Amino acid sequence: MARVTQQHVDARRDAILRSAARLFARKGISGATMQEIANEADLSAGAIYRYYSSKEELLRAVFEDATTRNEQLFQDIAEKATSPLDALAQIGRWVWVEQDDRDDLVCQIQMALKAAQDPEDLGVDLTQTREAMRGMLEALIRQAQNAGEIDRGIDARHLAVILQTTTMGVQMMKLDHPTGLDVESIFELFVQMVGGLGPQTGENERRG
Amino acid sequence: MARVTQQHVDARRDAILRSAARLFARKGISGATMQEIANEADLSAGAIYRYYSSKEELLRAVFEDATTRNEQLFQDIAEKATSPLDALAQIGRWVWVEQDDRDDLVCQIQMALKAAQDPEDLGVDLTQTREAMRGMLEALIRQAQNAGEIDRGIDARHLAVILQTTTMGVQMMKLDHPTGLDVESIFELFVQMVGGLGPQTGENERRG
Amino acid sequence: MARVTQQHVDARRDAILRSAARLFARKGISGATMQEIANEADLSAGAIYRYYSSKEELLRAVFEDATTRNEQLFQDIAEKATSPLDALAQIGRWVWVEQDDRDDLVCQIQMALKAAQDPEDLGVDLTQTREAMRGMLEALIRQAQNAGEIDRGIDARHLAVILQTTTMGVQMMKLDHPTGLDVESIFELFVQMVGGLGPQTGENERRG
Amino acid sequence: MARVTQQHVDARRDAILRSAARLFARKGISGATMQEIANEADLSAGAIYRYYSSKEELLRAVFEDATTRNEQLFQDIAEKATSPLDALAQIGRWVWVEQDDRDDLVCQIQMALKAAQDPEDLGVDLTQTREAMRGMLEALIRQAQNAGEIDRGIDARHLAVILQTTTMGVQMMKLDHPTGLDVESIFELFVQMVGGLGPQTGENERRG
DNA sequence: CATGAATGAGCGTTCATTCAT
DNA sequence: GATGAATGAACGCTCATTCAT
Repeated sequence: MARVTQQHVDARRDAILRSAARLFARKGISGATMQEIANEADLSAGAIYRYYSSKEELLRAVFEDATTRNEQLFQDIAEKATSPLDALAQIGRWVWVEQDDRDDLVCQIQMALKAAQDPEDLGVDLTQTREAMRGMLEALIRQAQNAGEIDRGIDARHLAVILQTTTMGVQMMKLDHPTGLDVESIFELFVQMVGGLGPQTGENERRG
Repeated sequence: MARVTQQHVDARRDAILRSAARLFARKGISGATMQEIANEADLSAGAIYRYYSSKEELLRAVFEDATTRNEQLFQDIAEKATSPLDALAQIGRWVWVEQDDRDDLVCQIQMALKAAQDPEDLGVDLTQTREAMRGMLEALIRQAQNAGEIDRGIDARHLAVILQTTTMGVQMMKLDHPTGLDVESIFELFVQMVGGLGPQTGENERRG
Repeated sequence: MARVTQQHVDARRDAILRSAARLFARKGISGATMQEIANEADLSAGAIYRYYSSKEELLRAVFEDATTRNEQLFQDIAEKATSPLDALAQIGRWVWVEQDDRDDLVCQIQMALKAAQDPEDLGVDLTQTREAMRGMLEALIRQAQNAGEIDRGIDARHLAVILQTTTMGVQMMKLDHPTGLDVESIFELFVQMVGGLGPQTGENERRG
Repeated sequence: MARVTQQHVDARRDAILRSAARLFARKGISGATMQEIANEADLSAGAIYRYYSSKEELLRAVFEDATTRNEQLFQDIAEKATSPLDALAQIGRWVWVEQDDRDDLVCQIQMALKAAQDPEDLGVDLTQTREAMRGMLEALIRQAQNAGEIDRGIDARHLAVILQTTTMGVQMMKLDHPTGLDVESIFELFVQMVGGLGPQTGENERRG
């Protein structure tokens, strides 16, 4: 019975978390009321407090969840990719082209903003979170360099920052252009830009 | 305190505007109270309403001011540049390297977020504002193409979107790395990426 | 305090309504604060909003309640009366002599004033409400005429207006004379005035 | 120079008074702001305080002015009338038919309400004011009785109360029927009602 | 004297949080 | 364990009143 209960508890927690994420995204963090969050999770307002001790903690949980899911997603992509460069390309494609969950988009940006505003109030460390993702990108880049897919002369860390920066920029861009731009073509151009850093066709490249 | 000069009135308006921008950036839009804004501008809370009829209008003013100053800045840079490509480079440099007014940064992101949430409530049209900046970048790119500084095969509009996306991404990145990264070097790498799109007049270009 | 019976909820609503009516009457509509209304109803100010969404709506409810109770009262009197003229006499007696709920009195006048100032803001249609009462009086007068109790030469509608006008006048008069005048005798004189309009079947009527 | 100044002061006081009366009528006593009153009197908000020490005092002045003008009006009518009954008839005609200054109407009712609510806060005594008017009506009635125009058997005081009550009722009625009713005919009917109390045509009347 | 910018108290209203049921 | 009525602290905003100019 204990297990069933735990399942229920987990399901509840998850329902609340999702409801909160959705409402934070749509109405803003302080614009979303506990009442609304509860309603959308089919609970009473007071019941939330059995699962999260405060709105702040709920916010933290949403943040952590968003971060975790994002990292997980990228790792999954990386694992299934046929090569480091393919992994990077697929991540890029997902960010530029496939990702279209607007609530998720907005939520990520809000979390980043909030984390930047209350660096310590919120228990989460934005710097560390980002560093983790940057590290992952950097590792992929290095592997691609070792595999001869990217010019070894490039500073892997710097390129990782650029890719991460672009990732965040795309999120912001999509804020008001869910469908207005030819993202596919733009992404291809971006690939071309990164590709321009690839190993130069010709033996002379290898010298660099 | 009657018969105050227009200059004093303008100074007050400006002080309130700046105080508001600062607090919106630091505490968030709904986190910043009129009382705090007033305190920081050395006024009573009620006095603000002589200059701005509501918090909403104050917010609009802050946003408009940020937008205007940003556009002005880019135009100034473009005018002083020695060539279209130089203009793009200087804008890039400002975005990546020089811009370090954190409040301004946060404010811009918040503006985008708010505008995305209440598309019409806020008087500011995010889409239009961004389109304006995109148009400016696109024009510069075309000029650079005509001047033979960028490959004519590149779609100017697509590249403009990428540059703008990067701009926004850099803003987000700087949210938690005011000084933590070697932005200078990263920027140079980015320039190199864009430069890779330069005029392809033969293989020797690549090497140069 | 959940799982409260509907009766409790209704009782609360009613307590708030009464408290509001009392305070609107005593301090005026804008003079009465939600805090005071809440105090008198043994609630916190914020709790009122669970029952009435705004002060305005509370006001509307008070007005509607007053109107309804008034109409009901007159209909009850009319139904129990032994004749149309008796009904009119009893209504008159109630208005002139029996009615002494000062808060109710003030409330009615305030309602009229408010409705006159914000013709459409308030949901109550004063004109219509009054027309209803006028119509009822007019009907009674016609019945009395048909029964030979009032001269058929009299315009029923005009007399109805006079009676209604008197009703409102009595309300105003009582504003500062709860007990100062010999209302009973005055009322009898008024009855005599109306009686003077009785059926003129010959000079002997006058003497009777 | 002193006289000119005094004239100015009086003119200002009067302008403020009228502006206040108008705005109290249109927006209610607490709905009218000192700023608006000042604007309508072509003054600055602060300047009012040179003439009236507070909003409350201004209100008192408006009340007194309304009362005085009303009494004056009735006295003027009485003086010009050809007989006591004519005076009563003319007053009645003015009240029922001629008076159509809505702001004045509303203002009178508001003052009565306010005076009834804050019997002592407001320096004015509603009871006394009304007693004065009642006394005037009573005197006219007695004179009419002495002149044989009204039956001597009628209690003059009681009739005075009825007439005054009607006066107030007409004010209230006109609140939402500025032009909707055939007031002329209604008034004639009312005259007929009062006339029914007149000396009975026939020698037998005199006996009563 | 008049001005009108400034104050400060207080209003209606909202909402995270608590707790009797 | 869940409910939802209640609280209380704040918020945005208004306005009578003051007073430096």
